[in-house]
Amino acid sequence: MNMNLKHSKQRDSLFQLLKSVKNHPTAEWLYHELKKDYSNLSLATVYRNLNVLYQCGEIIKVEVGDGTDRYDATITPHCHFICDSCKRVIDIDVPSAQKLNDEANSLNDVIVTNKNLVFYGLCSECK
Amino acid sequence: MNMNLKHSKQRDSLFQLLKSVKNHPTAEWLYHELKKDYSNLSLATVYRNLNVLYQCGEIIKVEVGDGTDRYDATITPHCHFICDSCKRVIDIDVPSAQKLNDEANSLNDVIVTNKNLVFYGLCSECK
DNA sequence: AGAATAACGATAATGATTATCATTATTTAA
DNA sequence: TTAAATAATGATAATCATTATCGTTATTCT
Repeated sequence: MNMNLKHSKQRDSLFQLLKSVKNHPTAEWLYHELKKDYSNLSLATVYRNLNVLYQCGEIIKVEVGDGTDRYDATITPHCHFICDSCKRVIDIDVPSAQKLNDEANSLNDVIVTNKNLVFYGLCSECK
Repeated sequence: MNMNLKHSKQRDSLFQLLKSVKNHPTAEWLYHELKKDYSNLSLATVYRNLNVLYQCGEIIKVEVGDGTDRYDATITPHCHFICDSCKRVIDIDVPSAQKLNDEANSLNDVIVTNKNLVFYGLCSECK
């Protein structure tokens, strides 16, 4: 893939914003936030730049199961928890999840390079 | 939810078909297979019945990350592996994944009832 | 058998995301 | 420093998987 990028305020601000929040937002949410500073921002620009950042490995996508993608600037391996009630997405701590790739590799005839681990249930406020 | 179901050949055949295959198919794939027996089958019927079976807990949905949902009649807890190259979805064996819910529960202020664990990499044929 | 209603097929609608395209901003190099 | 090259933008149309609608058909219940 050709990574011949130019700078853009929109992309920088998008990345900054995503790094500053902890709530795994949708493209739409990011769009409305950024719209405050860039009144003529286009939703297409948000999607475009999210994909650019994703392909650069700067951010990850989180599938929630409701049809929308969530985005996350925390790229160190971690798991997510989705509340069945309020649909909030939070990071949770599950240390032994680190070892799963090795185990999956040694017990199956595949090469595992990555994983996605999502838990479901009730968050502290909904339980 | 009101589970006042009536029998239908289409739904029975769909469920039979899904139980008979190991390749986590899309709605579209199931539709084309069933079309061989029900020449005037509608795609809407496939989606409708997949949702009915899903809500009855007879099947599960698997998110692959390519925008399409996959369906699986194996409802006992198990993990999936998605090949980055050929996109095939296969079941893999990762025993210690069983313990993750308990660990997630004890280390975080949430109630975990479910999880979804997907690995990515190269399958035996693509590696 | 007849009423009640779930399921059907056909197809329009939805909604998130992507593609297109003319214009603008950033970078490069003379 | 300016002009050419081209990446990024905003606006909007297109895509594509899935869901909703609606008139008709099949199943179930009495």
